[in-house]
Amino acid sequence: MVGGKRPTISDIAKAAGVSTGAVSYALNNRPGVSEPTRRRIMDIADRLGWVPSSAARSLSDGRANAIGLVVDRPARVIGVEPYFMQLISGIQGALAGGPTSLLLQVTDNSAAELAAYRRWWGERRVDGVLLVDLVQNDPRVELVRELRLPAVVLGEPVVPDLPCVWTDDELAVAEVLEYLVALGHRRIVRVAGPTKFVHTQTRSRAFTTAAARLGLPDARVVHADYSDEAAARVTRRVLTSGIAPTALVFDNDVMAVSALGVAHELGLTVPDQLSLVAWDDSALCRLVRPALSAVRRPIAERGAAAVRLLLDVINGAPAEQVKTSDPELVPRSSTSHPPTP
Amino acid sequence: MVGGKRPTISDIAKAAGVSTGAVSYALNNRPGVSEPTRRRIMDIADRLGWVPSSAARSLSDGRANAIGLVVDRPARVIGVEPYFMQLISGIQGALAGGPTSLLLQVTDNSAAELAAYRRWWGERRVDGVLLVDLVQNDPRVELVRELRLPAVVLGEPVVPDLPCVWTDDELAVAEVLEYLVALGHRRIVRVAGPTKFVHTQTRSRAFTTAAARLGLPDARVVHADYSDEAAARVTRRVLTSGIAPTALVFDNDVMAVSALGVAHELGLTVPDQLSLVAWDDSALCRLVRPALSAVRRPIAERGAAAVRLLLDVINGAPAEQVKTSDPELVPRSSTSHPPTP
DNA sequence: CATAATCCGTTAAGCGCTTAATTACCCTAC
DNA sequence: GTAGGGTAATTAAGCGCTTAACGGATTATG
Repeated sequence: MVGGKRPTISDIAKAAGVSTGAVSYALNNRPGVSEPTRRRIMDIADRLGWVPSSAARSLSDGRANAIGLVVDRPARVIGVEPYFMQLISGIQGALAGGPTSLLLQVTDNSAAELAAYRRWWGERRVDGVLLVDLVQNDPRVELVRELRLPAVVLGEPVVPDLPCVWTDDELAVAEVLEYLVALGHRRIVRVAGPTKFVHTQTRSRAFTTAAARLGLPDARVVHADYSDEAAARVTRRVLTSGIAPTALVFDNDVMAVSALGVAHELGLTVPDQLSLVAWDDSALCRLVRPALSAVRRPIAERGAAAVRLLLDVINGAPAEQVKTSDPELVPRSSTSHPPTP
Repeated sequence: MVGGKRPTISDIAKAAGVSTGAVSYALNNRPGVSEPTRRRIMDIADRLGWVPSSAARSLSDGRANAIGLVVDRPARVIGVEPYFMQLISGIQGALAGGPTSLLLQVTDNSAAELAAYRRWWGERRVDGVLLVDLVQNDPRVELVRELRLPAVVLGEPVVPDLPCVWTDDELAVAEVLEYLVALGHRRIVRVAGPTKFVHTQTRSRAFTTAAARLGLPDARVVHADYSDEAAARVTRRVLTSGIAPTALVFDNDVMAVSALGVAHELGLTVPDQLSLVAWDDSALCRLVRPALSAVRRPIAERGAAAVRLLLDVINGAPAEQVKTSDPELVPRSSTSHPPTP
């Protein structure tokens, strides 16, 4: 176990006085060696501190024992948003103990993302990939299909034959709206992420539908890009032009926090004069004053479920579409009755 | 390029009517093939969409073309703190374009971290690793030395022969204290991270030294664990027992934000009655009201520099100790004169 | 003109592991 | 006594690539 020299199966074979084939069978728990021999080999193996060379194994069985994740968001956004770190935590949880590792890439343009998948595939570096932030007609879908690269989408089932892990956001959207309406709000605006994302569209559709059902003609959707700057700009505009809404629902936590600042700047007290709801609960929401009411989604659970599904798919399982537990609204101090005019 | 079948050098060799050896030489830009042949081979190679199999290459040249990073912080902390995502951004920046990938592992205990390094080494999965959050007598130092695993420390040079990338925190600590003293503060408390971390000790030492130099007998250090909960608890205690300080300096952004909440809860206005300084500037600091004065450190730059250094070390370069650009104090609205009693 | 040096290319071994095919041996059955 | 059937091992091929060693052809050297 001392520096530099890593034992190989032939070292073990030599020490045990058997062939390397026997060692391989023994170490992989397959028939072909007697129980005593197997024990002896395994003892020697871990006395020597043997660990299989992933390269050799990959080369021979075609498995990389790694999965890939590419996150394509500009650096300035990715830093603040706790979402990805939570996701990664969940992923790691499901990976822990197993032989599979996570390859991570952060890019800031979608071409680089495609290139990354293509390269990983070509290099046989990954057995499969996770796809986040699907957009309309996402080129990645075609790519993984063309490459026959096992992939799991983190998001709602848009492509019939692609496995995915999704959360029922529509439900949560409706719940939030009903909650706000119950508090007395009638003018509600949703500050969404970029239109291109499938999940943005899903939520916006659900928002519009629920608003119609609840009879809210003034409900509408405006767009920002998840960053605090854009959110501030949009919020400022929404609150100062025309008939201001009494409640805002955001597509992430950062934008909601940013809006809190804007409200303060405009002299509006939250929640007395303006109610705010964040999407994706995080410590961020708890930290600010007033603490933000938020929709908590099982992010880590999603990551873990996606990994499990991906590993299954890699092993030939059919393309399931897994639903996580439902999001829940966590009311805090940023929501209340609208001001009585 | 269509599904499933990846071309190998022998496909190229066949198409070009040469041996695989020639193809290898051509593709690797080494002497041994004529210029026309090289061109022909390369043309065929990228017409076929050839990408080298990392497993095969690793097996034959012993290079994994990957570096590893293990982050050992509890999930609840890692989510909020933008630090790691920024670090990862920097790392990816330096890796982009090259053949090297990043293997990431998130654990919540140091034994698992050691095991991860050991496994990666055994599997020959990484050519080197990045070490963050060094502690006193860190077992990882001994481990990488024992394994002869190339490693770069992200932090100040504690071990003479270990390459590292560090930022002059002592300078920043002094600058912050001088700034606060210039504003008129005399009673200043530093809310630090866990004592075990080397960087905590460095900053605390610098704090004590600078405080002595500036003649501040009441300056002291208390500890929390980077989480908002612990920070809230500690801050509450500091502000309510004995002679309360007029300024607090925190070891990360999350704790400072948390303290903002506590101040609010205690009816203390920031910055009029209490000044706060965060360590590690982030969008978080800009987002809250009042916006937090913070020490901005070049985190992404650190990550990038560490990667470059690590790649050099892997290629046999000597163990340099690289210093990044200096941190800078970004004054915002959370610092002001102390209240006049 | 023989000999050496140079260039371009092939051959083959080897990296560490898996696995189908094969051999060797012991038991039981007829 | 031999055929049949396990079981426990070995052998060897192969995964895709690199690279030292080698060989033939062309060109320079004395």
